[in-house]
Amino acid sequence: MVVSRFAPSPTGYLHLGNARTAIFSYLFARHMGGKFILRIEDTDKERSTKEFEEMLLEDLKWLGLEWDELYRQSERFDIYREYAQRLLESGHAYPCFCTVEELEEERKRAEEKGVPYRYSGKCRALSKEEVEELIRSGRPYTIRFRVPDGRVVVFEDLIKGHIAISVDEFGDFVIVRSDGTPTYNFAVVVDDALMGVTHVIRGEDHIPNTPKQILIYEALGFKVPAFAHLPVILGEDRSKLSKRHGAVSVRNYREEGYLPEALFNYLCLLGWSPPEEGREIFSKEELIRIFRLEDVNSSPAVFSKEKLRWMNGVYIREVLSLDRLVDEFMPFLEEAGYKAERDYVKRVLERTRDSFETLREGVERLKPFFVEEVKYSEEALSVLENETSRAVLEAFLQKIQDTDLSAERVKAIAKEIQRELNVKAKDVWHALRASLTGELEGVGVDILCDVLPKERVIKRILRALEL
RNA sequence: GCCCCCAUCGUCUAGCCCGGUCCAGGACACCGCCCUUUCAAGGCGGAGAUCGCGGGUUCAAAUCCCGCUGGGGGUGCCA
Repeated sequence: MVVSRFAPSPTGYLHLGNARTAIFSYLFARHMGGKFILRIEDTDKERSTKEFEEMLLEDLKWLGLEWDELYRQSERFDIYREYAQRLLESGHAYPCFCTVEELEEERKRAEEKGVPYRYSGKCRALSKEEVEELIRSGRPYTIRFRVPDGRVVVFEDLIKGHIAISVDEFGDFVIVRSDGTPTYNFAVVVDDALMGVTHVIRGEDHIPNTPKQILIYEALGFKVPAFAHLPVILGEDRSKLSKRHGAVSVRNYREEGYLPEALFNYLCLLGWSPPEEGREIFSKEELIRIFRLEDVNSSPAVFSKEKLRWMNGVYIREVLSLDRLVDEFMPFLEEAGYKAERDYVKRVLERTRDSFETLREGVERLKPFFVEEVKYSEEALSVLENETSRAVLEAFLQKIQDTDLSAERVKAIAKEIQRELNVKAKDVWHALRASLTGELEGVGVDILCDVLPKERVIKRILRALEL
């Protein structure tokens, strides 16, 4: 059975790049009818926090990713210790007593000479007696993996193809820190092997780590899994997408009023394109059905907020059911300080969902449906000041006395007024709009009249007339 | 510096494996027109890529080969 995983470290909010990695890994597992594992990589006690972990799980769930198993590396230290011991015993690893300062010195010297830095292997040659003596004396030590000389590690990446990296690129590397915790490269291998991961799908920044990991797999006698390295996501300036590019976490987008389905869908289109040309909107179920790792691009992609916005708009106006849309919209309304019955909101959105692209933007645009009293803009005030407008509003009040305010009826009335007062259509609508919304642009006035309770329409016009 | 990855409209991409149907197709953004009470949305149309550059191979190259350049990533007792 296919097993894939997503292995984030809880050191911040879920980043868009990681989110896409998670999505691809998830899609692959589901497509293959396999298992999807979530593993929290919290071996770095300095930077990992429980709060970030909770946020991570929340964001992942919000995106619609569900996992079959969940692990935390911080709860598996005994396991890593055991496997480190095995490597020590088999001679694949050895204790290293070099201090951080000494290593720093080595590194600096290498840099000065302009040669690539590699650990000198100073502690490699320590005799058994020397090691025992040093340990007894209480000297802190790390455990290093003994890298075989001259080996070229080769693997077939499912996305990048054939990759060969010489171990000359790196020296013996640390697998257990002096505080006894495992490093990333070591914990990852032990976990992936023990959890039965068959496909390691992750960002391409991990390519240089892969040979180190393959070496560990082999030393431990584990089966080496298949690797798939996804290209990174870039910002507008073509550097790796990061905080300085603005909103880069899933949470940012959630708070700005983007829908999980839209973000999911959009992220899929970065670096992957569906076999069916010409279509871009896909449900999660469809994506699971058609997603194939082989179709993933090997070149990095620039994230486009513009296109995400557009796609979010598509989801708002035509993909989501009205009820789902209302569910998503309500919290944004409340947060903006408006109170409204769900049923009323539903009637509003039914008529207006095609006019905004994010929920936040929707709240802003639909304010006239929810505010008690409108605020007039400069332009609106000047429209309301002129005689024609007053005449229009008075006529309108007169005509709506004994009628309902359906959009059709309002349009008919507007025409009547236009004819009777001999003014332009624009004058009629401008006056109505200014009095009812306080602005000169925005939602359709006919729809507003239709949905807004009649007494509130009258109240607003009366108030405008009193100016 | 060294190692690795990448290279089609501004952006995401199709096509590349199996050369001709591609004077390169779609989407976002942009421009124009239509619809219209405004702003959006929608409809229609337009502009936009000598397929990074230079050499080959071939009757024929975006597609195959070589070199170069550019961009990105890595180079930790971070992940």
